[in-house]
Amino acid sequence: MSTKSEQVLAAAAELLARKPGASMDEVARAAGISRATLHRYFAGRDALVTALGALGVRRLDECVDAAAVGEGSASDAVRRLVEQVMPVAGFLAFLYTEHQLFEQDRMDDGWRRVDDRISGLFRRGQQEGEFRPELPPAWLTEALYALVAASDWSVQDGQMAPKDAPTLVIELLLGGALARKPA
Amino acid sequence: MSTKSEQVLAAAAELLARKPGASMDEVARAAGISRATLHRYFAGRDALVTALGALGVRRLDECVDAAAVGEGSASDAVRRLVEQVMPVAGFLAFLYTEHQLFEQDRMDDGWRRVDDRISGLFRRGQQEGEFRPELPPAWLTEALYALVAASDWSVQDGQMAPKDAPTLVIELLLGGALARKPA
DNA sequence: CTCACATGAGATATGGTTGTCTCATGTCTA
DNA sequence: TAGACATGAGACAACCATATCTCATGTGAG
Repeated sequence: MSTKSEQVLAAAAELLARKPGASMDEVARAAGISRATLHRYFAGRDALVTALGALGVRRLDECVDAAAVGEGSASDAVRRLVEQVMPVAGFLAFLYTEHQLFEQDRMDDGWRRVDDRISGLFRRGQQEGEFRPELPPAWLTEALYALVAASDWSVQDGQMAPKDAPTLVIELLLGGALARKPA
Repeated sequence: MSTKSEQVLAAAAELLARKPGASMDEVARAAGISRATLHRYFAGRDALVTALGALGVRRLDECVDAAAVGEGSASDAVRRLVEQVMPVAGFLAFLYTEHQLFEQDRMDDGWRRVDDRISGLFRRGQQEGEFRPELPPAWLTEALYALVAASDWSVQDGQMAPKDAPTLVIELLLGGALARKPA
């Protein structure tokens, strides 16, 4: 019945992506179960958040897999990665801020792994001469997270059309604001 | 004695920039006053946050002033703006996440004003042919906030040298990850 | 000096969330 | 049918932060 707890987790992720401050009760309702049952699955809020973090790592890892970041040009790989990540942007944004709020280093293992994979993509782009070498891969990775989260907030604010979000993130991240010089 | 309440507000901003979840008691201590006195200045946490929001608008507005965004090339103006904004990045990041958490529209007036000023800068850059026209100014403004906040978090994580932060934000925002094609 | 006023420290009450428990109900299987 | 098991609903205490109040202290102005 591990499937059930994953369903609960998914529902929690979906809710918290929209309402980061939701209570355990709200999470339970959103998952279609009672608070008691939720507590049987996850000992407390900490346990829930930790499990959500692990889920986030898994989701993101799947995105990196699906994007096949090792294939083709690095810029195309980044494009594919962002496209893959957008559907989970809200959830990622939740974990992103949660990570800032609590400065502990738990579950660093998983995140470091994903971070390394994405950083590796940017590093490859630099080695192949496609990306600028003066921007650290770790910073580009952070920027990717930040822009994805920001675009999701813009979408939720109604200031950005959902269908435009991937392109706007990609174009800014890869190309920046400056027009390409004709030189 | 409005100066005093501003000092308290500044101290609160400084603390919350580093510790977003700080309690009223911690804020009071950080400001060098007691909880009771803090409560005399600001009726409650909501009032404090609201006042902090107003302070943030003021600070950011001063940054836009100091950057003289109307003068020189738009890209140089963006550079100056980011340089100006970096010292208050932590405070801005706090308000940035706070703004996501509570979805109300209070004090929108002030923010809209600042947003418009910054958006105007990007729009000018587009009209002068320096910036790419396909990225909405509002999105570039959001991205600026997001990248500034992200860089501050990286600095606090010890993953980025404080002195590098402005350059990394500027270079990514303006130039993106892609190397300039020699074509 | 004395009064007015601001402050600090502490006590208290309140609200909201959490963690834990019990009990009744539903469901599935032998 | 009987038993095992999971769940829902609710009660309950505990905790945390907040909000409010009182009282003693200190300081500055008159």
